[in-house]
Amino acid sequence: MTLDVKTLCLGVLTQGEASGYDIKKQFEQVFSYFYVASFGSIYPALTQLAREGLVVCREESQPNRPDRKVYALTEAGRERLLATLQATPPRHRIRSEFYALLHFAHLLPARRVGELIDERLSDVNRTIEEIENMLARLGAEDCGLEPGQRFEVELALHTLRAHRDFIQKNGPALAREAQANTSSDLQYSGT
Amino acid sequence: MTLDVKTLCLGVLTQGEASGYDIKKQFEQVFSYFYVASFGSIYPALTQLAREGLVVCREESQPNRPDRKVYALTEAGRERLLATLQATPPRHRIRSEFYALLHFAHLLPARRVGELIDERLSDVNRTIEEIENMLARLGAEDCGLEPGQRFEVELALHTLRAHRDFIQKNGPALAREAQANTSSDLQYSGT
DNA sequence: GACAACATGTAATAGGTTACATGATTTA
DNA sequence: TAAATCATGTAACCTATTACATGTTGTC
Repeated sequence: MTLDVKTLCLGVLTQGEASGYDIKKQFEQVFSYFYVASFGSIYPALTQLAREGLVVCREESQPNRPDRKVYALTEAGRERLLATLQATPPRHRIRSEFYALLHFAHLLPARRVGELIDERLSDVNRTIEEIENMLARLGAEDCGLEPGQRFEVELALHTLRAHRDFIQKNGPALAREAQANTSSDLQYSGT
Repeated sequence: MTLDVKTLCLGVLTQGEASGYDIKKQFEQVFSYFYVASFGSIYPALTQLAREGLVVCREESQPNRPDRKVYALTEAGRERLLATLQATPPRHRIRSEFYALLHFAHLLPARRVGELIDERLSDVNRTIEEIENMLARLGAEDCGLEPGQRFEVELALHTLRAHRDFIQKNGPALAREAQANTSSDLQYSGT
């Protein structure tokens, strides 16, 4: 079984009512480094959850703003969430173009390899910063994290930093090596 | 742009001819920790690549074995592969039920949290071992890795070990904390 | 006698993404 | 006046998974 957008929506709603728009923001701010979801999947998910009686919807009109549909978890929804969380195996998959490109780096011009390293490095740094900012924000607002959430975030930070440190230490050597290869054989006709 | 099965198949074929069955094994042995693909995607991919003239197919009958279709990269296929590798941004996404479950650990019974930690730990250890075995196998056969591949594998190992070490060090405390929570409130009626 | 490895393929289904459509208000 | 934020939704598409169908040989 895989955790789908519907289940994650139920999860977000345990923290209180929210609109589809709100939930999207939660996904971006809280789940983004291990789960992505777009409006195109969130809105249909909420519609379906409402049809199944797992959430209820209340329409709210606001001055100078579009109407919003605010969803709240029902008891059935809470039960379904718990049952799903119980039954879901803790998988952890990576889909990485970065690793794949490294695997075929010898087919690429040296400059490209250097760029890949740099781009990955700035991506990782951005992710790390985002998580640190989230922690700072939560600290300031004093809305404490649950122990599991603290563990989750610290594990992610620890892992990401190790990933970054390795690239920072060994990336430049790889780029140089690629440079040496490229200039000495014919696979790339640059210059 | 995303690296799809078709492109990865072209990549595998740069190392020489292979059947769909061979390619599946390569995926399992080499890509498994950052990319998964099943027969249901590999066979159609090869058919399509052949239609596009990016690979050629030769049917080979074997004694006491089913026939195999052996595919080889064409010049057009090699060019297409290089162009795709040039144009593909080095993304790196994680889809993790494990992180998601941690995020909602406070809704789960303590035992379950402990199991999640243990299961993740043995998964990571298995992955690490597989990579180490692959390295040992390659070392024995003396078919050296390209520099990019060595970097890729070492980065993966380094990252996975950091991930594992954090869980090993802090996981037990989380399980204990969950235990304390569960026994003092009503969210779980076990025992 | 059952299961794993060898070998290929299809069809139904799942689970998303992207782009589009709509439209007000605030900010630069 | 251009762009961002707020706000919802649909339709076309993509990509891959799962399960099924088929059959032999070798191993436990």
